[in-house]
Amino acid sequence: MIEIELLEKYDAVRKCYKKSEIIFEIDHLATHYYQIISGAVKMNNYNDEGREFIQGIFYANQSFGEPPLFLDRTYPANAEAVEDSELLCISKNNFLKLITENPAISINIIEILAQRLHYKSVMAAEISTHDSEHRLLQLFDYSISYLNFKKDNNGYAIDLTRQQIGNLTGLRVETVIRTIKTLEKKGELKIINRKVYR
Amino acid sequence: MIEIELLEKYDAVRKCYKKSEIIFEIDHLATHYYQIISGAVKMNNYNDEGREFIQGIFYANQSFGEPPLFLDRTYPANAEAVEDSELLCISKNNFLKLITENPAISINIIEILAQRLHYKSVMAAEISTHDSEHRLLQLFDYSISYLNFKKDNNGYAIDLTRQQIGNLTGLRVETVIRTIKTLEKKGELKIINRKVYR
DNA sequence: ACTTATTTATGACATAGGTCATAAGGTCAC
DNA sequence: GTGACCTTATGACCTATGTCATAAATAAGT
Repeated sequence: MIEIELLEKYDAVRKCYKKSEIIFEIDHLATHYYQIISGAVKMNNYNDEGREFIQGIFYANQSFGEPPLFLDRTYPANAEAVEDSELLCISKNNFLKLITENPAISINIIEILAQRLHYKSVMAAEISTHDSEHRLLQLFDYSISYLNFKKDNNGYAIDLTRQQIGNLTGLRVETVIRTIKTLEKKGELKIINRKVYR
Repeated sequence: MIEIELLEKYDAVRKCYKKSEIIFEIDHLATHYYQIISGAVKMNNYNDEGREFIQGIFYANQSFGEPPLFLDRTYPANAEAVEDSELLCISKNNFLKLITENPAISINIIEILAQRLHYKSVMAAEISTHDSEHRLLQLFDYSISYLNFKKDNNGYAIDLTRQQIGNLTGLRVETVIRTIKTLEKKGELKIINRKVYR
């Protein structure tokens, strides 16, 4: 996260997106740096049959879609608001200017990319070599450790729909529903009022 | 890649690793920055049954395992030499010093991480939503575009064993062998003397 | 309030890819 | 040079997960 005041010094603009609205599309060139003020954004891919894969979900104070700003490549995925969201947008040129003029910020960016890479490494190994139960638990525990998932008296609330869980782990909804039930029977998590707690 | 002279100014040390030798292990803290002078290194994970997943293979002039240097986290995977290799190693402290004293280098690091993130995004979507034929072609085409795979008169040589291909895509060797044969029949690639060309 | 869409749920059945067994050609170590 | 191991290969069979159909509970939109 970059300080809002600093971004605004480089002409950042606030922009609102309705739920389901597309922020940018796969294979397009990157034109802006985006940081979330409020709401949530997912980055995703669709295969030829329309099956979705969610690369990640981002929340307030997080940025997303930076890598192509530094490469001569297009976006590897789409970005879409999962709730009504307010974003700070800053043009590629201004963003690169900001970084070169504020070297400390680049360490910041490195940390953000390093974190994201860490998540991708963990999930890649998970998706390729583990069964559905292991995959779900890993996703839940990772989300609890590194995202802003809240703890209440039932445990940590996994604030994701079954469909989203499936699309984050490469499983179908039905499999997620069945696996969650099995995990509940095994005592690995709780289902209260259809919500998952860990 | 960071200039060797610059690394040596910060007390980088040359170190040789035999094929199959471990460079660092999963869950350990990061102590050094590593850059390959010659040879090749893979980063991998094993599941409980010993199945391997290869996060990536790195060649001369590439670095690997940087993210945990910037985070308070351990390595998400192991690093192992796939051939006899010579590496340049520089301690975490010296490396961080190098970066802060040479702001231009941090842009360099950002680009490296951005590239790696791009690969992971593409492969993650591939592994979770596409069938084996699609996965293999994607891996081959990505490797050709972004790695140093050489073209000869048969086409681009895919310099990976069937086992490595499987461990990079989350498929078993037998499946890889069968899929490659199918792809050959479909004219998507050539098998000459057991080697794959695209 | 009423319609429409989303989310959770469950059962029956299908299949891509995994598993296991076996083998032959290559490569490496000593 | 020979034994051990790795790589490619193929067949028979199995199973975790996907697919399809159906439905009720909940949420969202007008």
